[in-house]
Amino acid sequence: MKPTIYDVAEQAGVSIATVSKVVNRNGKISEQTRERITKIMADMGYFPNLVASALSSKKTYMIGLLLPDISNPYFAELARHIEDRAQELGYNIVICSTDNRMDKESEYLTFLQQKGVDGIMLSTGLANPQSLELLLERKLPIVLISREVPQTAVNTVIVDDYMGGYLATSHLLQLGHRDIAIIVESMDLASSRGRLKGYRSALQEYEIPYLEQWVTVSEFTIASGMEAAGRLMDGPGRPTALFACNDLLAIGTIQAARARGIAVPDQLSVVGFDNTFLATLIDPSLTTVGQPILELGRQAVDLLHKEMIGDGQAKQRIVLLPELVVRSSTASIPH
Amino acid sequence: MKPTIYDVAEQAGVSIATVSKVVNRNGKISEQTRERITKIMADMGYFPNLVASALSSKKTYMIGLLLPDISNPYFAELARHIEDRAQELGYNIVICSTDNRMDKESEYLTFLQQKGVDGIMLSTGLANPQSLELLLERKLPIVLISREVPQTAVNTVIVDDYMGGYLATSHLLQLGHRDIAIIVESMDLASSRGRLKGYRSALQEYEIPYLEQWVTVSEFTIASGMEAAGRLMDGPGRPTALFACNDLLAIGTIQAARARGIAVPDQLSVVGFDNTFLATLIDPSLTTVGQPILELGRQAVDLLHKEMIGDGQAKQRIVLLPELVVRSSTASIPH
DNA sequence: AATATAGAGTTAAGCGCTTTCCCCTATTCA
DNA sequence: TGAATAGGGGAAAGCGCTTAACTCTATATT
Repeated sequence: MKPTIYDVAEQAGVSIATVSKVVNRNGKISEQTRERITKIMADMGYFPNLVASALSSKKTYMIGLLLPDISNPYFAELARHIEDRAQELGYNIVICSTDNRMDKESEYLTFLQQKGVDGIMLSTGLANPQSLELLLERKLPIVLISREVPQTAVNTVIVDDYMGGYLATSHLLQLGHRDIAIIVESMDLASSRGRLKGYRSALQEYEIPYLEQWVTVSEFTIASGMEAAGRLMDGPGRPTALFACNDLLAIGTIQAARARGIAVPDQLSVVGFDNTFLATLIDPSLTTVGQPILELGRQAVDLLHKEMIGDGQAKQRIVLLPELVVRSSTASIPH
Repeated sequence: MKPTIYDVAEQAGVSIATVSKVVNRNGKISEQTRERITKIMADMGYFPNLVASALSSKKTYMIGLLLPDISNPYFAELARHIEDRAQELGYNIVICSTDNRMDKESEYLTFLQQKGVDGIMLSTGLANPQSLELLLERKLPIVLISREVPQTAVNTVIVDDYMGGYLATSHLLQLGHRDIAIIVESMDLASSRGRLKGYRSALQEYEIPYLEQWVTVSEFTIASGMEAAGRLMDGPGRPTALFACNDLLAIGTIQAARARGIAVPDQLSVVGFDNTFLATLIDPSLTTVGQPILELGRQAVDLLHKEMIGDGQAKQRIVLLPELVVRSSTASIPH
């Protein structure tokens, strides 16, 4: 049977309190006994039972990570960085793919709370403000990452979507494009609205009118990006450039263009968003707005950590700045 | 404060044992009290504390998932299917990216055991037989998925690598290729050895000699695939076809070819392995050996589940069969 | 009529830790 | 010399649940 703290205590001829203090390096223990007990623990192959420890200390050292879909490369990368940083701080990650569905989201949230996770990291688009409020009431540490929920006082780490949209569109404008379409993920997402706003701002700066007909809403997949881009291309007055609000959609766009014999970037410039590894994989390689995914993950974990250990200053919103990464999917408009 | 089982019991005027039985739907409780208590629980917003429950029942309803890297699309997809099935059965997944490093692997394994996970799913290449033995000794349910560890009596769900290698190579041979190179992931992996064996078998069947010079070992990334493929192409006597042991390597190969002005598939046919979504994304779309990833995930979870609930028959090894998916990266050799 | 049995609950002993007091001894200080 | 104090360790009360064993009725069995 696995040895418990009692076995160790007995073996060492001390109380379990003493052993506990050795394990947790707190309380006053002489150097000798500490070493003696440490050795005994090693000999017996003793490891503290973290479930029991969690029950009395209220700390499970687990973080719940809710995101739309772990098999989406953007979120997979993000998850990886979150996992790495969490591991450094001694936490494990429980993944929860919600598919942006409210029912899954609440189901997972209930579960996670029951399991006593120390904190929750939420990257799930349509985060239900109601369930969010509930969590906040329960004082459960939360950090929103990559997707924010406006009008809610909760720690948040995001990238400046407005600026991203602006950068992408300005780049196209500078290349001489005037007929620029945009595909957004979903108007329910604050991030989409921000990117769209950046798009409009850039247009305005160049005194180009904003046309509803060039704004398309799509799902999160390559296939639906293809379909949405197809609609734009087959419509009247084809755009010469297209800004897709994530790399998946941009890739769908390139594929749609290819299917129609429209050359990228010669006949159509395409800009993506996220700068996942897919961007360098597609041909032509994708010009895209780069998110500092690593930073995003690390900072979010650090913020959550602070809240979890009760180093809770005021809530904050950290906004990281995106960067345009120019590759081969954009070109100046032929005169 | 969050209500506990005591609060509910008091409110209902019964003992906590009764409440516990209502929660767990076991024991003998009259329909009336059951309903009454259920209502009280709902009114109070009571949810059982699963940490406490875990301490006494020894069940955490958590599964540890060890894999090389969650940001690798193959493993991300696999993880997603595992997560989905686990969720259906009431389990959560703790992800652990090991980078195929033994130190990370053991660190995570220790952690997971301390946290009392009910089972472990291992998809981590070089699984250290020693730590594996240790887990088996402790009677911790384990399932190996996608990567097997030979000579160890442990439940395993894999795909038939030998057959996959054979299918890929035969396809190329049928297209008339005779100079066929292969890039494997790492000779430490049983899967690599299996695929290589299939490659040899197919060659033998066509009475083509097996040449060491056409076997290259690479890492798991696109970049290293590019580099490995480059070595092959720049060497003397360029192959007319190449079998890459995963899609990432195949994509690296296509990029390496592109960089050298070698046309795929006209001057070089390329076959991948895994059939991740990347295969349809690259241009030309990739002919690849398709793994039934969904089935792999589901079966592995089901097998683990059986072991966890003690429905433990003999250990088994489930081998799923791969399927060749022909796309545009292969063509018959020009006469 | 006496006994067995099934039904509905209760009691209480854990599960393996953490943590707050508390105690004892040895040293230090005035 | 007596009191204060610091150091090292222990006792015991939880943490919130599960579960074996038990009690008490009410009904069925022979």
